[in-house]
Amino acid sequence: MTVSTNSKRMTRQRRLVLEELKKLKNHPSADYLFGVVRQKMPNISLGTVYRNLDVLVNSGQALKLDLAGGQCRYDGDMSPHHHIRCSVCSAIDDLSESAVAGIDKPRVSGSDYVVTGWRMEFEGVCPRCQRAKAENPGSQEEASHTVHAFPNMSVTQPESEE
Amino acid sequence: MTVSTNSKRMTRQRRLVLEELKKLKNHPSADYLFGVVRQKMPNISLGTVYRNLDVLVNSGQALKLDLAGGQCRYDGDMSPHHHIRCSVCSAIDDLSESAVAGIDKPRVSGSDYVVTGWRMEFEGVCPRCQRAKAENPGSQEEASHTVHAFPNMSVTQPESEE
DNA sequence: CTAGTTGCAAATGTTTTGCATTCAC
DNA sequence: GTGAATGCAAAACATTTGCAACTAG
Repeated sequence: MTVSTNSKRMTRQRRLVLEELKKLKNHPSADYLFGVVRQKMPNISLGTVYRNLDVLVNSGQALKLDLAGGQCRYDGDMSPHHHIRCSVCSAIDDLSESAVAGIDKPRVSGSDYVVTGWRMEFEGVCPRCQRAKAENPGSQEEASHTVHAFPNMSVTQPESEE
Repeated sequence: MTVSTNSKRMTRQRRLVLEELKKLKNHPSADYLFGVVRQKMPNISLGTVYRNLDVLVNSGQALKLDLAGGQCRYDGDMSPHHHIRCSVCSAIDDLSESAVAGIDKPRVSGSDYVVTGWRMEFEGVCPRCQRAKAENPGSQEEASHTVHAFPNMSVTQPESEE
């Protein structure tokens, strides 16, 4: 389970994984990133990518986004921001903190847990999939049922803000 | 993929899965629930439990909690509340809405996504694991690095009970 | 009857791990 | 030189699915 000492060697593989992750802005999965780094280092293995991502995350240089949808995604951008996931194509995009109203630093009281953190994620339909749906209304929706729905937010509101 | 017609039969298996889930208060995984229902119906299969949980979720009778930690958990309690997950033992407990300050209905503006929902989860250490750690400080922490940490929230507010 | 459902097992997809070899320090 | 890191492939998991047999309505 994860490395914990701090005697880390900077191998070529590790440097490459780190560099490419920082470059990518699409919150890649380990597998996607594997595909990218493989172009520059064809012999690197998927296990190595996973191991190095783990090192990155545990040393505070990247974020592991354990969002809905099975696969974990990674983010090289450590500045505070939220994420929104397209329920159709699983794209993940950033949501600046100022774009979200109604969320302060949550504070928990009256629990016998020692609260150490929280995680939040938004779900929606990205512009590409909105367009695709408009042109091809037959394709079935995903409506994951694992989120709090916005009750009266009709799924037909291109961008006007409420 | 999931079922989509509405001609559902109430089989013995389905009824049992539903009943037992409603009874359990510990947000069981499919596998755990499988173990429970198997005591009353030894021949039921895990696939059937998954399929019926899916039916339950899609018909609005249960919640699928796709939280951190790989395994999905299910909740038969549909009343609005938050969840907190123990980072040590993965227990999931309820957090009443009134226990959480700082969270309104979040509202998103300035995104080109059509926002349909959000998901939120707290992380902490449950009372049992707090006690275990106090007695055995050697055991390693999990500190999942996949959440927003509470910066200056000291790990000290036992409130003990249970 | 008959279409939805089940049990079983095999398949899937993601992530982890064991191990001999290699390499960074 | 030595322990950390790699490549590879197998293992470990959670979940899904194909299919023949079964059953609720």
